[in-house]
Amino acid sequence: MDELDGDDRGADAGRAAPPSLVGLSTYLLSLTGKAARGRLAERLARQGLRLWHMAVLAALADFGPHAQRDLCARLSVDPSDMAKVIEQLARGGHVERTRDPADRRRVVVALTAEGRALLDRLTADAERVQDELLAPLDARERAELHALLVKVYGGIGDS
Amino acid sequence: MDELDGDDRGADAGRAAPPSLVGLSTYLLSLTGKAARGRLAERLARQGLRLWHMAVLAALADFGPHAQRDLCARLSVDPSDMAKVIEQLARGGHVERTRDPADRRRVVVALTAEGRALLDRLTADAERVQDELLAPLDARERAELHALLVKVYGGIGDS
DNA sequence: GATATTAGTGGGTGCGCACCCACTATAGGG
DNA sequence: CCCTATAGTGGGTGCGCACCCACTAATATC
Repeated sequence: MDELDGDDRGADAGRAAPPSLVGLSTYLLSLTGKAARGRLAERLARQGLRLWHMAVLAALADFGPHAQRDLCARLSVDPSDMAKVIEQLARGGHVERTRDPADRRRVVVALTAEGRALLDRLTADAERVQDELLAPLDARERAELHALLVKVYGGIGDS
Repeated sequence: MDELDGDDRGADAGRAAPPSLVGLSTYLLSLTGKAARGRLAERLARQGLRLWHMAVLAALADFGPHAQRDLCARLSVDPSDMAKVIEQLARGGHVERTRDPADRRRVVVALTAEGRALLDRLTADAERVQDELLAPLDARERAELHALLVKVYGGIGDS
């Protein structure tokens, strides 16, 4: 408790992160996640987009046209926010909005060819971020990490 | 394009996340990280704290007293923001600020006994979050995940 | 001793995200 | 027909985070 080693400490102590944090998976997950999110968001921002735009495009690509309300449910987004995302994608010609003739309250959102092309570009971006971020890992480790993340992700919803 | 299967789609299609996103480690990392961060932040918030408070406590616990400026460097925080974090921790009696007699511009920040106790509590919180979040993984998988995250984390700084 | 430099502080800004409310249009039930 | 519920929209709010600037106090330089 008294400082027997007081002198040589201050010099370079500088860079290392606190081990008691690095020992916590929670913390590492939070940090690496933040890095992933940040880098991806940055690339999206270059095209005036945010993560939700990509998520919406992906949902449409994977599951086909959605009523806007269903998109909200699927992605757990506030309807109001979803409206803004869709609006922007529509302005860019990446999705098409049509009134559902069966229930004219509903707006059916569908991916356009341009939208799909955009999604492909964004996916490529995400893969580049991945290469960057997972550079310290070899292919097998990346696969392992991915598998583990899928498991964790699967458990997230059911709290 | 025509809806041969139109009827059974709308019904439940609801919940699943877009596979083309789940296929991206970047995305999973971002999501799980967000979950980790969110849950941890929520627990910290109950005590009026944020992640930086915990990081500062941990840094002090691991490396001993710091000049405020060195804390900033270590944790990559803006000095101005650090001042606020320290101020709050000091008000709570979790750190002690003393002027460095050698250079009276510097403020040396040291952990108090209460601070260490607080850190212990926060760490326990983090571990609880971890148990919650990593519930789908067994012990071996958790260890693997942790090791992979450490690797990834190690590569983050050097862009 | 005047001047530049550094440590800490207070205040303010902009962004992203999540959330909420009010409003319109359509649909359905009595 | 009236009344309630639902889909989408526009606008606004609060929070956290990161960043930046102006200011004071204490050094260091000449």
